[in-house]
Amino acid sequence: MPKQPSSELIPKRVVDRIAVYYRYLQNMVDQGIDRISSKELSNMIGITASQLRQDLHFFGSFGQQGFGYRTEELLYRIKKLIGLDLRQSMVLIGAGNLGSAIASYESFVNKGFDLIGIFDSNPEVIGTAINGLLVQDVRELESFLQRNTVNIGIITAPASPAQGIADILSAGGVNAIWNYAPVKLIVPKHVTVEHIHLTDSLVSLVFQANIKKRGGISENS
Amino acid sequence: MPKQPSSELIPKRVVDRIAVYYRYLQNMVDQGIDRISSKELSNMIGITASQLRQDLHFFGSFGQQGFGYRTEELLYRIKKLIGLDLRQSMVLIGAGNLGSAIASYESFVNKGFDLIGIFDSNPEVIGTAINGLLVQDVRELESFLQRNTVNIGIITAPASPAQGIADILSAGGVNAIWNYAPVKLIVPKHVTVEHIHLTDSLVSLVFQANIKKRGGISENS
DNA sequence: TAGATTGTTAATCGATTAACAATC
DNA sequence: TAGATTGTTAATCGATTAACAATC
Repeated sequence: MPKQPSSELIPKRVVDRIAVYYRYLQNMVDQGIDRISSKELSNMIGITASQLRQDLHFFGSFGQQGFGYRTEELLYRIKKLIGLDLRQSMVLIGAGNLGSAIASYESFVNKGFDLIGIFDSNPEVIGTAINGLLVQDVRELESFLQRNTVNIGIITAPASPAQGIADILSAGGVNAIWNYAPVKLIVPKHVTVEHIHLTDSLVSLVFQANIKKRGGISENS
Repeated sequence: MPKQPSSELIPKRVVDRIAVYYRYLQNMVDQGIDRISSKELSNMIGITASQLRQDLHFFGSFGQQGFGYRTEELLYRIKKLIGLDLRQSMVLIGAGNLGSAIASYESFVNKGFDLIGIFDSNPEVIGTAINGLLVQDVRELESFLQRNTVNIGIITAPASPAQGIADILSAGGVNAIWNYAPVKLIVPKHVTVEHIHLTDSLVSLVFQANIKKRGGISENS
């Protein structure tokens, strides 16, 4: 009995794990593995088979009892579910070191992402090329968004201009923002923001390592 | 009654949130705010006051009934708890675009992190300077670790050499690895790894945006 | 003191795991 | 068919929230 169309709320955790399954499946298909069980795949990832099946169950049924999953089929269906059957066009704002690194990330292309515009406010940077794309004046962003359909906005600008950039992106029809600026962005309800706090992750790493070293917590209040 | 020294297990979530509290408190102290209640701080972060107090409760008591928290004191105590009262020395392996961007990240210094070595395998990159540090041959890493105390290893190399680098780091006494390579690293138990999967986060963003657009899940199995 | 807000326990909620019937 | 593994429900576990006594 196939699962009926639904509009339940999907936990963020589940969404994040689906992205992981997607990556593993892509690797498998690339390696020519054409079949996998929930047990094998979950072992590889480091979760339980129950959790993997439960996660997939949110979206329908993808396998075959007594057999497992056909990697290529599962990959294709997850890809479509995520929305990566359609290419995603992106703009990046903030062509500093991190912005340049992301703009130069070659494998975006084979993963379905197209960077179509880079913007900055620094006159010394505007007009230079990054990975073959000319850096435009950020004041052009608004009109660029009127002329082009953009799915994703990447903010690698500093904290202070980030909210203003998010406003322009939101108004310009971009409903997904990948934010590297250390500010909490306020955006319309229909816009999704994914924050990347690299420093938080480094701080957390230090804390984890110290907890381990101390053998738990040794509170010395 | 002060909490006794303990060695319970701290959930990763709690550890991650402590890093967030730390960032907010730093901002507050910088802004000259010297007092805050759990209600105010949690509102700002977007969590409940209960959760904030519960999280802190894992590590002791930090406030004053009827008053709240003194930001400077709380910041200092969390800093010490995390282990950032001591400076963290780091090496970075993989001086490509992303590695260079991270190596050039100025504010590591005021946050207590010192990058003391950069390594790469590419002869064209070895010998060049990034942010004032010479890029060394990755074959020097092992001996470098014998001569220097290193707290954190940052892997921004490609997937294939990542495990080998992790092995050298682990053997060289580094017990915290910040890994940007899209591989699951196998390390000794005393070593902590924090994986950064930037592409997963981008894929998750696309999925979230599409779920929102579709108004939930519309399964078309 | 009275008011406020913490520290901390208890209740609730949600997520993970276990189990097993369905079925390939 | 028999064996295997999914899909799916039920049980467990853990994390979040609520509540309130302690106390500044």
